Amino acid sequence: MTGQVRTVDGRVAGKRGQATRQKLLDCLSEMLSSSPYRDVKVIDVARRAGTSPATFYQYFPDVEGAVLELAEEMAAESGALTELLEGRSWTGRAGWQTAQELVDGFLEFWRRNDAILRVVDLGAAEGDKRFYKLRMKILNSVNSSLAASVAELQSKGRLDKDVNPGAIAGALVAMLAAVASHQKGFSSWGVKQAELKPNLALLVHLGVTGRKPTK
Amino acid sequence: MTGQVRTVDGRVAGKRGQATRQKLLDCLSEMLSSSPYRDVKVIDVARRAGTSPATFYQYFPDVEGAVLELAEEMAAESGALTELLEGRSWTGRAGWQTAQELVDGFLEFWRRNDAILRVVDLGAAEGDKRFYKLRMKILNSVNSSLAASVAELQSKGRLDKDVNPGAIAGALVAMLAAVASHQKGFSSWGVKQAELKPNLALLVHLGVTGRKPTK
DNA sequence: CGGTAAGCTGACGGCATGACAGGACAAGTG
DNA sequence: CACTTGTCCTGTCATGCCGTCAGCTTACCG
Repeated sequence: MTGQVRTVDGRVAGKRGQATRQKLLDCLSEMLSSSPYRDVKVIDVARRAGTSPATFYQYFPDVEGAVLELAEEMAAESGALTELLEGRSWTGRAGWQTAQELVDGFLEFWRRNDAILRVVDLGAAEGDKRFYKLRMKILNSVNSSLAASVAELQSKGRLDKDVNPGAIAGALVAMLAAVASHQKGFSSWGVKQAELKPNLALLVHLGVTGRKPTK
Repeated sequence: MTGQVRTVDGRVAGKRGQATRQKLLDCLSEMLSSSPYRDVKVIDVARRAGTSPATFYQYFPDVEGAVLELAEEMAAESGALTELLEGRSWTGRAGWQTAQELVDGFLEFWRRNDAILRVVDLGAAEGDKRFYKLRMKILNSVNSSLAASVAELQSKGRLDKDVNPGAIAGALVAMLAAVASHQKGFSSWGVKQAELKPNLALLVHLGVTGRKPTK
C-alpha cells in the first residue's frame, strides 16, 4: 500500500533521508505544541532539527504539507478508538460504563494529540478537503460505531423513528472533540475536569439511548 | 466605557482615521472568509483597502491584534443570543420549541460570523487568554441561561442531584459551536442540513431536561 | 576505486514585517 | 487669505523568512 517515500523532486528516500524527514516531523510537532500555528516557520523547524530550510523543502512542499503528514500518522493510530465501542452494550449498567469509557478514552486521545488536532480542525473548518477528510477518517471509527448503536436501538423500537443516527453520532462526537479542545475554558467557568467527564458521559448516554443511565 | 480610539503611537483617531481603520477591519474580515488564517498577510489587507501596510500598523499591532478587535465587535453583538433563551419554558411542547429555536438561532449566528469564530476558537484552543476570554464572553449569554435552566429543573427534583449544570450547559454549547463549524463535514457524512437541526434540538432538550421532548 | 544516486546547504531574488520621518490634508485662527 | 496645528498617510529602509537552484558531499555498489 504505502509506496516508497519520495522527496519533492522525485528521488526515493533512503535510510538517512527518512531519518531526517522524521526528525523534521518530530520537531514540527514540538513547535506546534509550543507556539501558535500561525507563527510556526519553516526556518525554526529546520533549525531545531539541526538542518537547513532547503532540506525541509526537499521533503515537504510547505508547513501545511508536513502537518498533513503528521495528521496522517495520527489518523492511523486513531483506529484504536474503535476498541472503545466494539462489542459494547448500551443497556443497563453496562451502558453507563460504555459511555464513561468512551468519554475517558476519547478525551485522552485528544489530549495526547491536541496540537495537531487543533490544526486539523482549523483546516477542516476552513473548508480544506484534505483536512476534513482526515478529520472524518480520525472520527469515523467512533462515529460509525455510535451511529450503528443508535440505529440498532431504533430498529428495536426503543427510539423515535425520526431520529437520524448519523446526525446524533456526529453531534456527540463533535461535542467530545470540542470539549476536549477547550478544557481550559471549562475550568475558568468553574467546572472541574473531574466533574466534566461524568456529565459528558451522561449526555452521550442520553443521546444514544434516549434514556438516563442506570448507575 | 469605550475610551477614544487610539493609534498604536498614541494619537487620538479622528473621523477620517476611524473610517480608514474600519475599512481595514472590513477588508480583514473579507480576507478571513476567503483564505486560510495562516495566509492572511498585512500587505493583502492593506492593498484591498486601497492603502499601505504602514497605515495598517498605525492602527493595529499585527494581524492578530486586528482580529481581536473584530472579535470584540462580534462579542458585543452576541448579547442578542440571550433572547433565544430569556423567559423560555422547557416544559411540554414549549420546551421542544425552545430547543429548536435555540439551535436555529445559534447556528445562524455562527454561520454569519464563522470566519472570525474559527480564529477565536483556534486562539482559545492554543491557550491564548485573550481569545478564550473572548470566547467565554460570546458563549456566556447562552451558557449561563442554559445552566440556570438546568439548575432550576434540578432544584425541582426533576434531574439527578449529581448533574453539574455548568458542565452540561458548557458541553451543549460546545456541541452547537462545533457542529456549526463543521457542517460541511456532516454533509459529506451523508447527513443533510435540514436533518441536522432537529437532532441537535433533541440532544439539547435531552441534556437540559433529561427527557424526550413532546412534539 | 570510480560511478551513480541520495542527501545537504549556501546563496539569491522576492516579499512581509515593523519602524520612522516627512509630506498631504482638514480645520480653525488672525 | 496666509498661517498654524494636529491628524493622517506613505516612501523608504533594515531585517528576516520564503522557496528555489546549482553544486558540493556522502553513501552505496559493482
